[in-house]
Amino acid sequence: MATIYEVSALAGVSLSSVSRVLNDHEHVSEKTKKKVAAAMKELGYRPNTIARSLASSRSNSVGVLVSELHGPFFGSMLSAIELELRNAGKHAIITAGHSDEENEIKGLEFLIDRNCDALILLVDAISDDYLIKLSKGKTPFVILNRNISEIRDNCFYLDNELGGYLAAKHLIEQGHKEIAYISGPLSKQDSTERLIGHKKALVEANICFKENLLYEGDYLTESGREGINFLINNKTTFTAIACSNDEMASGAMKGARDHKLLIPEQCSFIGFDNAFFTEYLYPQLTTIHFPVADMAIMSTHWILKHVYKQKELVIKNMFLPNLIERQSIQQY
Amino acid sequence: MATIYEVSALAGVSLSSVSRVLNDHEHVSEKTKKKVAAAMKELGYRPNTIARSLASSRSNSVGVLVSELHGPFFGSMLSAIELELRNAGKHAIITAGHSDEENEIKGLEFLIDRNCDALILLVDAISDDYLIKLSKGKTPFVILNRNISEIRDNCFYLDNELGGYLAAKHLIEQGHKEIAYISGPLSKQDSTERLIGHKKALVEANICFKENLLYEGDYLTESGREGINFLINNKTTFTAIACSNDEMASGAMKGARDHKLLIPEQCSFIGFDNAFFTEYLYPQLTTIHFPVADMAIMSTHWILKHVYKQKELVIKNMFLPNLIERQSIQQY
DNA sequence: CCACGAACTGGAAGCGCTTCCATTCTGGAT
DNA sequence: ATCCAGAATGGAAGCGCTTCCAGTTCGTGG
Repeated sequence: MATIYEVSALAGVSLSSVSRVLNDHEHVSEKTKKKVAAAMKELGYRPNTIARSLASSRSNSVGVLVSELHGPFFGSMLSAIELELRNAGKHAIITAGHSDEENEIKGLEFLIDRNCDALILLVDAISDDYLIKLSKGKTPFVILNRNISEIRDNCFYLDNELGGYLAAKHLIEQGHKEIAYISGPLSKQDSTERLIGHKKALVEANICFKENLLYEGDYLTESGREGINFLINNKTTFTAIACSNDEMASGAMKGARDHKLLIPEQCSFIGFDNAFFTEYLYPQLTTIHFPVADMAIMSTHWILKHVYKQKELVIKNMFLPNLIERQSIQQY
Repeated sequence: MATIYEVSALAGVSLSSVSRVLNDHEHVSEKTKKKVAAAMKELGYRPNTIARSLASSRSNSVGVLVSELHGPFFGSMLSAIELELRNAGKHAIITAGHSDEENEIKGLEFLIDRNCDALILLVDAISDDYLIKLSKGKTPFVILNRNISEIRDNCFYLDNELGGYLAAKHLIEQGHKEIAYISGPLSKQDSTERLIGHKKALVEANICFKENLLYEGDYLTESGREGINFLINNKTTFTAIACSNDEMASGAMKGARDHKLLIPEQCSFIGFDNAFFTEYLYPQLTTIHFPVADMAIMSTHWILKHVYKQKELVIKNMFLPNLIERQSIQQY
């Protein structure tokens, strides 16, 4: 691989000049620009990212740390971020934290140690305090799916409570009164907020929330199935199940069918997230749309604005869910 | 951030010694090891990855280039790779090529320029020749989902032809004779191989393959729908549709329903890949299982073995598909 | 025609580490 | 006590680039 040194020799200029044209500095004459460009081309020169990064402590890349690399939610998020950065001439370095504190911290350090100019974090095991402390550090970052008031401006999140509320309200409007709820892990902020919204809608309609209609899952399909089994085995009665994400809803629907329940006649379902596959379930799943991609793009814009100094980017931190009506709900 | 220099000063040893304990070299006394470790701890020292990488041209990380970051296929692949590397104490640097030659090459150079010790490539726009030339270069790599005979040992792939064959054969065994086929882009090796297998099964059963029962899609759900619309609008008759991936199958199923067709009574479906959501479709989709994760893990093993010199890893390059019977096929 | 500030260029230090080489230190054999 | 191979250590160069500073060139106004 050719180095800047060989380029400078071939072009007959100094190292500094080559570096200057490489970095598009001002105060370089057209003549040397041309000479250098020609030399670079002739040698097939490609700058050594690592060396640049070491010398300048910049890297033109932003680190992305997500819980998992699979699943529709993370998938669309990663895609959106990568594309937005790519369009801005920046790179994404992606890694996973697996919702485990040690791994998340390792991931974080990996990215920081790689001189990322900024970070996009979707972490749930790392504590608020740790993140607040991190915000005093050198590497700027944004947080997705989480709202920490001390660093509010760096947080991008959905109004989860509203989402939970909308889902329950819709079921109630369709005449449902006995509504079960399959939740994500209640240790996670989004899960609890969605449940709060759910309860709020019940209260407004004078429906009492029954603890035995609540099942705490883990956001994975299988736990949706476990949830409905739990509900049925406990001999509870319900006409509808609200799920705090689409995976669990699809698992629960499958479980319902195993129990010979007709959907939606005997049991209605509403999901959350509006993952791509909800449209392909049968019946198509009514759900709450989470504008994941929008949120991901917005967080990227924050970085483009604050770190890479792009102008004219308007930032908003909270996103609003909305109801997507399909065919998984029976009307009474 | 503390540097190796400060550590050496505090420990009262030389830079070289610190470096040696950092890299676990032989010929370091227990005493200095202890002193250095203590100093590192006291200073909260974290080695600067970039500097190490520049000085040693190694990075303990492998670059992963995939077509897209979303979708069940890539999702499970990335997850499997990342986990396997993590367990080996290595890192993954992930980026996307978007099935576009220019982007793929940029992605490739990005990873190489970051001093990745090796690469895992899932690319479809880059030519065989380019890859063969690349294999003469300094950075070792493996290729997924593609079989290039000149660099056969670096390729990991499914026996796609067998997969296509198994799918068609199963349909035929269930009594189907008029079988439509919704294919992926025929510019891609996997698509064409699957189609070849499909045709082979037809030939074996003395069924003539009809060109007007073939639709070339793009592996995305929407094109499955377009496929069935095309077939129906052309007034072709068929009792089953074989699809070359699950997304298109689910799209086609939805399209079938829009046309008021009963599944599987009036139209049977078989997919390919066995993506997680096929189990949650209704009726559950019969499909061909592609052991993506196994393949991803195996490719990672190749790297662990050849680049990081781990012993006792057995490598195989070709993976076999198998039939997953569910409920989307009518028996005659 | 000279002076002077701005534009341009080159030299050299240094980013934090690895690694080669030379030097010093061991301890076991004599 | 002496010798010597091998272990342990330190010094210094260098990975490829950026960036500061100083020096040179240029164009313009007086």
